[in-house]
Amino acid sequence: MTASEIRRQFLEFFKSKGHHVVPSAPIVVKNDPTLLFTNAGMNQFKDYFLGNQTPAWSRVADTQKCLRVSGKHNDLEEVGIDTYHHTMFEMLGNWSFGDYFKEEAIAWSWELLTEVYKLPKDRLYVTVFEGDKKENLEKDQEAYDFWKKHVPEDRILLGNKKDNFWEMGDTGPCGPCSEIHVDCRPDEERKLVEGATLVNKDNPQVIEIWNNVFMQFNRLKDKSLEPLPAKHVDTGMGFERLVRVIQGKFSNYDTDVFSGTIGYIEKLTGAKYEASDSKKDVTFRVLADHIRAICFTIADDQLPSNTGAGYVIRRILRRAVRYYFTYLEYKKPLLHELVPVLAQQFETVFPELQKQVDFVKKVIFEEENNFLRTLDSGIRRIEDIIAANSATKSIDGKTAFELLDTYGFPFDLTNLIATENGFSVDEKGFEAAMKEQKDRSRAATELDMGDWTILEDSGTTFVGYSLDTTQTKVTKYRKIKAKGKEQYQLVLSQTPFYAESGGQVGDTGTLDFEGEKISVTDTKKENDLIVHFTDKLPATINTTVTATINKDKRQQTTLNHSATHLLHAALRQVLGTHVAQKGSLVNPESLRFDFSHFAKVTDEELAQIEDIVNEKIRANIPVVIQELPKEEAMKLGAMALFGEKYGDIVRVVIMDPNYSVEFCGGTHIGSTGELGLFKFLSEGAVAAGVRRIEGVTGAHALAYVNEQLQQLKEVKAALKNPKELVKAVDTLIADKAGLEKQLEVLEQEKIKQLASSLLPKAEKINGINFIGSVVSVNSADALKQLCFQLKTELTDYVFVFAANVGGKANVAVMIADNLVADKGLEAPKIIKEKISGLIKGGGGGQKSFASAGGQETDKLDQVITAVKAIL
RNA sequence: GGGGAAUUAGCUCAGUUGGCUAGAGCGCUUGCAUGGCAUGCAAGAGGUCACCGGUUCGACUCCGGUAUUCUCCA
Repeated sequence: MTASEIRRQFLEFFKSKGHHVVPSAPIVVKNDPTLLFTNAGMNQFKDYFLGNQTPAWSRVADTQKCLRVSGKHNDLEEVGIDTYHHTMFEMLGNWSFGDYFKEEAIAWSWELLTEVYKLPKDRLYVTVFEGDKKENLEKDQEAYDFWKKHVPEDRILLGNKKDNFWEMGDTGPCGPCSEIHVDCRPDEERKLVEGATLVNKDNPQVIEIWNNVFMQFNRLKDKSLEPLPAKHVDTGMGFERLVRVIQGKFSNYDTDVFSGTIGYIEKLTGAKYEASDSKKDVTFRVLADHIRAICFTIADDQLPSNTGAGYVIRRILRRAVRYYFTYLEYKKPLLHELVPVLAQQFETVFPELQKQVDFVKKVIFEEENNFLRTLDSGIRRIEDIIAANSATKSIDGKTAFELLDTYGFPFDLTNLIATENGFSVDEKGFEAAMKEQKDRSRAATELDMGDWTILEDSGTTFVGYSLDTTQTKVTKYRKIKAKGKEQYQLVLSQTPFYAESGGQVGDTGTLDFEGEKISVTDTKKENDLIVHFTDKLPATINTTVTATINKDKRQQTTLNHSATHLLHAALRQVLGTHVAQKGSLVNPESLRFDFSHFAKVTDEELAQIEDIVNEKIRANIPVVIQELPKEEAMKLGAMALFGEKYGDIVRVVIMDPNYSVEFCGGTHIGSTGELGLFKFLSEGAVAAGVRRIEGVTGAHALAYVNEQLQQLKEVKAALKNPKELVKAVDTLIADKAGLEKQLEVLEQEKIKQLASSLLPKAEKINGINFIGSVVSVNSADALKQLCFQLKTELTDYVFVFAANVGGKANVAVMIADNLVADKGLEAPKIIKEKISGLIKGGGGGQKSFASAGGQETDKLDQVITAVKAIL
């Protein structure tokens, strides 16, 4: 059975049991400060379990893209070493939201594994929660009894709280769980050691494949448990592992989930994968694993960057490069070549990759190149370090850390290169420096989040599409403290405040607590909660509140948001439909739009795009907003964003059904004419394959145009209103360059003349050709020029020239090289001993040429005589 | 968000305690050599040393700020 059949069978099986199959949520998480990536199948259903939202279907099944590389589940450095850790993996799951419970979940999981997938029953074991006295929890007898119907009792094992009781967090829904384990050992081994003794014992061949969580309790703040009114089922089965078991492979990497990629790497590099523990084979596994994580996160709109989620992607990518660079001896970009293979493999499951295959490839290629450059310069740097420390034959921890911290050169490579050169590296010192940096960062981002004070247990409704003010109540609030600044977060039962989302900034405004006005500085989303930020709390919070937004600011923002839609459509019309939104910022002043496109947008294209947008504004198209089932919206040709999670009912913003139809939760104007005017401010690149356009609309656009015109007017006036302005400026610039050149020539000429007039004044003193003079020049550099001019004319010379330059004394001294050598004359010495004191200044330079400067301009003659005296 | 670094010719980079007439390689222009090419030889053009301010007699160099980029950590 192929991997895709296994996946299909899972989904079809649960479909036949009345489940609605939903697509995977994006792997990159938005609007949740506690999570960067989806790390479990249940993430997208969290709000259902918490009761913040009601599900549209009570039975759901899916395969979810997950990534575990940060936070609690950090497996990154394990991946590739063994045969079963992954960064990105698929989690198959079936859910019941207050519908079926233990009996069905248990029966179906058994049916699927043994009848559909035909796993031998005598290799399966199940575990059931044994109870916990301290928590006052009973054994999960129900689950035990339901399992008894399918499995002999000696295969039902009891597990402790750690393995068999699942909790979402410190508080919230939780419950016992029941795992299914499979024993993959060969028969001879199974005869020797009973499989039951190896369950949950970290044996790589006796592994858990499916966890069924039965949510039946709610954990309260005081740590006590209360029964949930609606009981849920939450299951998760690691897809890669399941495939391995069904296909009877020794390792996940031997299945057809990975073999395509591995085969292609073999083809590209000429190396062979032999499934061993060698560094080379670890590399194959690292590459096959990491390319999936990299591709799917980029396809879900997360570009590699130096912060947050983007930094995690960058690290995964760099780990992959590090491996092929060192162990496959492959010194050029490799990962990007694998993208099409993967895109094709997942075309029907996760089509977002195939749809953006060129874009993802380009991003990865640039990123690889970048890091290969970093490695290159790091290697040069480490070679210098090795040369400089040949005496001690060691690299200290601080230096190794600096290589990583400042130049991005990985420690393991430093270690490797050092060892190759017979050097040692102070690993302890390195670790210490690393710890110091981590501590510093943690301290700087310390966020003290208080507990919510709950006044009223109700959801929150957004009424801001139609109202700017409303009567409401505070349902909960808390205090947060970041960087020593205290702030409060308030949640209202209904609110006109738009929370930052889809690029549109959050509203500001005021909350009027029966006379006491508190201003709202920002509004943000936390999952589906709308959180209002304030600097203080009212004296009495438990009153009626009049919530009013800053209408003016919202209006300006709304204009820019609608303009963004017009722009997006125009971009696709002019540049092509490969243009996809990669980021958007909409605030009262301007709009910023990032999109995938591979070349600079030319001035002609920009003009064309701007024309289209303005044409649509003048056409005064009415903006139609509809809430529709997602399928219907898709039929209208609505543009959805990659990496955005949509519910079953979506909000669609239409500006002429033939022009712009977009999924959007933002605020919009009534008709496009309200925008008045649209103007570009700038166009540029932000990352590989991503361009950024900034623009203004409405009154801001007009102000911008007026400002430009005003500047133009002033320039014209300054140039005495020429007929052809551009030509006049060009001429002006060319003239200036010519004049500067001429001036330089004249200066040279002047110095030459000065030099030739000074030449006859040369005096012979003790065999030395001495010229000393106070001259009139206008820069210190001219004195220098004078010396260099004269040195070609004489031998055995000593020159001293002094000048008053802008009220300051400047002196230059030049001595022929042979005099320096033979007579021990040194220019800086003369300056320090004879000159700087006189002119109240300092000076220095080379032995044969030095310069000095000082305050005293009327002692210049004395400078000359003083030098002359020592010859 | 916190830390470390970088910014010098079209490109890749040197520039050692403040004073070297700011350099190298590649590229470019011109000339010469070779039957042609690869190439070799010679000459030349090209720099507001990112920007702004400060210290100093004097700043590519030291200090502060801004911008951009790289990099590590969270």
